[in-house]
Amino acid sequence: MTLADVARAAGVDMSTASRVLRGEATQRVREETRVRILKIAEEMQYLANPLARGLRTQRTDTLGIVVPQLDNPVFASAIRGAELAAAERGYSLLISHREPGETATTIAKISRTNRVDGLLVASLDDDEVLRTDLAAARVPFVLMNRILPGAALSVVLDSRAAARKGVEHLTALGHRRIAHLAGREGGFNARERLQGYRDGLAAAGIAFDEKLVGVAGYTAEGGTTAMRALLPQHPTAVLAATLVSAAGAMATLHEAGLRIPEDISIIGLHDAPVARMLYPALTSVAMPTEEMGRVAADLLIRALAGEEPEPVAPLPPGALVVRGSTGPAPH
Amino acid sequence: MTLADVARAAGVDMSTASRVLRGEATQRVREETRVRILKIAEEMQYLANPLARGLRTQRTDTLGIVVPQLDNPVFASAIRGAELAAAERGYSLLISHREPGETATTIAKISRTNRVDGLLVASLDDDEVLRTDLAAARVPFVLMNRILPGAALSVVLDSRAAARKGVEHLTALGHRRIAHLAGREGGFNARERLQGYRDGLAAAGIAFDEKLVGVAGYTAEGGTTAMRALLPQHPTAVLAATLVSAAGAMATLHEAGLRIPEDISIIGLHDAPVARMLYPALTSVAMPTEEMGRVAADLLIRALAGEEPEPVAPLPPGALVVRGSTGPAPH
DNA sequence: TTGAAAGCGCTACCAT
DNA sequence: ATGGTAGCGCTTTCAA
Repeated sequence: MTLADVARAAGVDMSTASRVLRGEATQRVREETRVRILKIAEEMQYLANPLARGLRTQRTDTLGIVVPQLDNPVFASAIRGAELAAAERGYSLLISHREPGETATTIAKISRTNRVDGLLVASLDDDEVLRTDLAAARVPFVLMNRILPGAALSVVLDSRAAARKGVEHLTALGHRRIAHLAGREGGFNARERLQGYRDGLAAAGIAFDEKLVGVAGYTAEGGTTAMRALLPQHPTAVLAATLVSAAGAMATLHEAGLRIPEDISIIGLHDAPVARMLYPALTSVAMPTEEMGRVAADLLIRALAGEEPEPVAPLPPGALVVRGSTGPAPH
Repeated sequence: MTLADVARAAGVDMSTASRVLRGEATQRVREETRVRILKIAEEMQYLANPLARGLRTQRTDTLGIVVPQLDNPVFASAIRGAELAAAERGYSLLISHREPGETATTIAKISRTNRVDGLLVASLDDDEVLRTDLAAARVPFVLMNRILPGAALSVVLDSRAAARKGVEHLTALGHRRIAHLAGREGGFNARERLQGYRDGLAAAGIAFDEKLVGVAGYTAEGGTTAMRALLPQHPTAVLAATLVSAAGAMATLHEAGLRIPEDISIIGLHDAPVARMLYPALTSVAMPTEEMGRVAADLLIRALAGEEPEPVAPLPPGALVVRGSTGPAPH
């Protein structure tokens, strides 16, 4: 099933068939011929060979997306969004899932072999590492969920606003001693969330107390440990930077015999099915992660089309999803 | 950077350069020439254009993997395994994440456009639907985590043995009234697990009581609802078909004021990070999902190389990971 | 409005 | 041991 077959069956030249089937803008083709070719191609179930087409056009109509982990709901849903946006514009998505550290190799390989027209990249690596990795890219790229100073297009979530929103929920419930389980020190998102936490406190006229901030990173274990260290400060509420660290912290609270939310409330950033699986179900601030993937893909495709960059503003947080883990402050 | 450039720089013909760079078996090339070409290619950072190569060879050295969901830890780790195995054999992996229902279209598109040499497919659809979908495939394929009667190569986990292993843990702890939260009715894995549950009971001389079996499907909500319906039977232990339904069931137990594991024990099949995030941490039977991906990719690659099928036996369950959710039977 | 033909970069067959 | 060359299936420029 090649273009030549279709052309022959339709009694026209390959070039004519090609023009029609590509839906070329300037359709210098008689309507009758056009219809006939289309009909025959349909009947023969013709599908163009993307290799041949790509070889000729030097494009693949494929976007690459490289993520550090697949089972992370944030990336899973970003991929989903990117896939949808890409499909709408006629692009496919090549997903590349790589361990941190292999990113450079992956980017180099995927971009230097004409497999993709552009790259969507999410990375947990440090700025410098990421910068080096990206230097290997031979195609345009868009960063997801992080900013790399002085470089590239990127699409980020407004973590600061999200953290503030979480704190506001707690202060509205009367909480004053609110702890914060922060993310990785030095990380872009961690910094943003910490700032949002402070914003939220300030808005309620509560002084910032660094003894109420612990570094939990992005693991359950980190949350458990950091929460344990925070317990002596007797917070009545906790804002965790992620769902996972919130879950880890809840284990500590349970162990300590504290009742949630009667004795202590806890809220996480990012909403996902797992929030409902915890006990009690976790109140959380939803984040538009799928939208992030969608916007990133869109941005990249526009860049590929030669349009100008035009940076995108941080995506505002989604809804506050109130579940069982937050309640009025004690007393 | 094309092969012609390398050949020119090395002062040889393209065909010679091609032979050397492909590491052709019959290296009818003088050692000196070989080394020179290799060195120059290295210096020039030559990488073959996979489109051109694929167009010529009618192969892409790419495997497609189609999964119904990305954020499911089972599929995420199967993908990981497949990716590793594929990479070892020089294949890339094209991940295609599709909603149920779109599977047929995806398979058709991906396989009929010479994008992939073969397909790894995981599906939650019914047998008939899946059969229809696969009929659209124009390339060899291997099924993951399910069997389609009368068709194809597949790699499955030994769910039956896993369920039995779980029950044995419970009976060893003295439990006699063990409930089972089953998967989707009519599903292959659900059937296997139910059978394993019965095997385990039989091994301990406990009579099967269908009133102790509830259908929870594969969602937390299903687990919650099914567990609620089972409570009047006063089980002292529960075997859940999945991690997710176990989590859902735990919410019901907490609500009912039952203490885990003092009043009731619960165990899930499949181990994943989320098991540690629950409270108490969930005892579970690990399943070799990454291995499944690895074996499936291997099988497919061997099939592509023209080797004979040779079906693979179900992969035995991994370790029993004892955490806080199981304990001795009451009294 | 349609056709002819070159050529994308590579492999593999056939010569030498 | 090495070179020449056809051709994979398509797009695109140029000619008719």
